[in-house]
This record gives sequence, structure tokens and C-alpha cells, in this order.
Amino acid sequence: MRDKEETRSKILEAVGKILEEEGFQGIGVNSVSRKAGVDKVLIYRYFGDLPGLLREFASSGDYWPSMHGLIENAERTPLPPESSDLALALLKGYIREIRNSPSAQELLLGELVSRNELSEVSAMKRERQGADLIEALVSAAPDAGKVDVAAMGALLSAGLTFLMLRARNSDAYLGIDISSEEGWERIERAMEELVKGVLDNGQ
Amino acid sequence: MRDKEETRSKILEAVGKILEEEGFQGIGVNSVSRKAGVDKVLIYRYFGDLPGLLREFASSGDYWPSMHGLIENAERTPLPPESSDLALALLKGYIREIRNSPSAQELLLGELVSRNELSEVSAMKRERQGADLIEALVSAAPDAGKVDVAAMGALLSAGLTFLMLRARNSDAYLGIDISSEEGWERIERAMEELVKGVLDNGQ
DNA sequence: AACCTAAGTCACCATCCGGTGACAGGAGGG
DNA sequence: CCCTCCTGTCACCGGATGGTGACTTAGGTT
Repeated sequence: MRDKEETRSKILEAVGKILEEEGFQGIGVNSVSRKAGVDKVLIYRYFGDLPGLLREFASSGDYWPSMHGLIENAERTPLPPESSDLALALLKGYIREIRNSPSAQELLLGELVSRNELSEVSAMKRERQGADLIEALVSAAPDAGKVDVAAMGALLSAGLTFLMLRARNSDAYLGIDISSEEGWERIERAMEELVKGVLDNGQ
Repeated sequence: MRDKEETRSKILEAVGKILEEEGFQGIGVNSVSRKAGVDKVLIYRYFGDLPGLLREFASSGDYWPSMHGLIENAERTPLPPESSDLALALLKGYIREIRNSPSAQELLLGELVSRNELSEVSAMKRERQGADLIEALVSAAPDAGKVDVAAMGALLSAGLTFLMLRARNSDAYLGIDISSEEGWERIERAMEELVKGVLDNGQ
């Protein structure tokens, strides 16, 4: 008590907790203050208003799985691989990261639903990391100069994202059982075929 | 006034209007009755409660673009094409349909965000139509026995759906300008390469 | 010890939500 | 003609929201 910094951090932590437990829709002045065990007036005192709180949470939080770790892991795979291997390693790593991070899923969903302070900042962060990812992918696929790697990456990662978000509320999508590991193995295999078909066509 | 059926239809129409104008989040007893110019108590009298209203709207509405028209159009394309042509025609038709139907976008988004009466029914409808679509695709791709057409269709259509939903609030995704026609042409071309690479690899 | 500022508490505001009960009035049947 | 049923109106409820003003209390300074 009587510790401004601790109170501030309790509030910021409460935002993260609510994001994981109830989703972005559950975030509000009342719910956050309740979760933090703190009077809501302190939110206004320390962060101005709710957008201010979200802005600060978004800019100083480690709620987003690090794509850089993803890239580094992928680059550390034994070389020389097929030119499609790096791409597939990246995409599979993406699946693993997001499926295991409920708060990342909430952020992605929040970006889809509405434009607010939180979604703005998280979208910017992700865009920047995504650009690095695409760059790594393009530079690592030497013979991929004639295909639009960025567009393909966008389309495939978007598909994976959609399916992961959808699996939260639904069991199936177009007949694929996205709630089971078998379903996801089908998705991954389909993705492999698609990527290999276009990147390793010379083989 | 004093016409139960007209009042009922006014209420149902108001649901559709709000869905298009404000999205699924804007739907509520108060907003619907306000939009319909009707007292909200009539909603409870005629539909029981809000879920009941949504159920009736979902089951008696033409808010969802007809996939059957999509399939028929695709099948009417000049044959014999590459085995990938039907698939691409279907996917491109899907893009056109959903991009031009704000209410369909809202439904898809609603299915992602929460499970309610409306999303349940619309999801069921779409799953059934999607199954037909996949079936048409599989039976029209003779040499596609060894690849998982359903999983690929799911992944690609999921990607398209995600990008279309995202374009509502955001301009870019992974560097692709999904708010412009140029960006969507890149997406379509990337999709073509992916599909042709895996379906026409024998050529 | 007196005091002042910052931290924390409490009560309250207007507004919206989904939902309900009581009542008015017109139309049709006896 | 009168009575009844049905459509529609209106006021209200409990609860939740975002937001504000006035208060108490603790910690450090002088």
C-alpha cells in the first residue's frame, strides 16, 4: 500500500490477466480495478483514462510472443535445406506460438473487432515483426525471386490465424476438426504441400 | 399499426439493418426496438427473448450469400480446364461474395468472437454450404486424390476470410496493402501460384 | 510536533443494458 | 351493446458501465 509504482504495476498486470481470462471484451475500468484490488479512481489518476492505460500496457508489455526468437530458431535449423524448409519452419513455429498464447489470440481478435488504443499498438508491433519475418524468408529463399513471398506468407499466416481464432469457439471449419491435433496435422500437411509445390517446383 | 405480422417483420428487418450498419455488437433489445420504431416489449412478446429473435432472424433470413450460386457459376466455366481452374474460380468467387457483403462479414466476425444463437445458426448454414463446396471441388479435381483438398481449401479460404475481416479496421497486413485493389490482386496471384503449384504439378 | 502533499477510500452521478408489470385502446364476437 | 382479447404504450426494476468530487490517512519535510 501507499506505493504508487506497485499500484501502477498491479493495474498493468490486471490488464494482462483479464486479457487472458476474459478476453479483450472484459477489459474496462471497473473490471481492471476490481482485478487489481485497487480503486478505479487510481486508474484515472495514473493513466488519465482507459485508452491511456491500454496504451501504456501495450507499449510496455511482453504479451506478444517474440517473433525474433521464432526467426532465430528457424535459422538455426540444419542447412542447407530445401528452400521451402525455412518458410515451413517459420509457419509451424507461428502455429505453436499463437496456439500456446491465449493473450496473443485475444490481441489478434481485438484487432479484428475494433480499433482502439490496444489494437493500434499491438498491430504496429506485429506488423514490424512480421516485416522482419518476411524479410528473413525472402532473403533465405534464393530462387523465390519470381514469386510473391510476402503475399503468400500473408495469406497462409492469415489462414492459420483465422483457424486458431476460430478453434476457440468452434469445433470444425469446412469439415476440418480444428479442435483436435489430427485436424491440425492435416492443416500443417496441406500447408506443406502448398509451400513445397510453389517453392521447390524446380526439384 | 395494430398489425402483428408487420411489426414482426419490422423487427426482423431492424436486426438486419443493425447488423450491416453497426455490426453484431450493436444488436440488442433496445437498439433493435429503437431501429424498428417499436416498443421493445413486443420483442419479448413475439420472440420470447433476444436469443429467440436472433434464432428466428438467422433461420429465416437471406443474409448469407448463396454458395450454391457460387458453385454453379464455377461449374459453368468452360471445360476442360486445368484441374486447378475450378478451385481458383471458387476461391475468387468467394472473395467477391464476401467482400461485397458487409452482413456476411459481420456474421463471420460474430462467429469468431462469441458463441450465441445467431452465430450458431449461421455457422451451421455455412458449414453445410462449405461441405458442398469442398465436395464439388474434390470431385472436379481428378488427379487430386493424393492431396488433402479439404484442408487446403479450409486453409486458403480461412486466410481470405481473415484478410477480408482485417481490411475493415486495418490497412495493411504483413506489409500487404489489403485496403487497395492492388493488394488484393497480389493476394489472388499468390493464391493462384499456391494452388497451381500443388494441383498442376504433373504439368 | 506541526504540516503538507500524495495515496487511497467512498459515495455519487448519468447512462445504458436486458427484462417485467400495469395499463390504454381498438377490433371483433357474443 | 357489452365484453373480451390482442396490440401497443409507458413507467419502472436491478445491475452494470465510465467517470467525478470530496474525503481520510499515511509519509516525509521543516
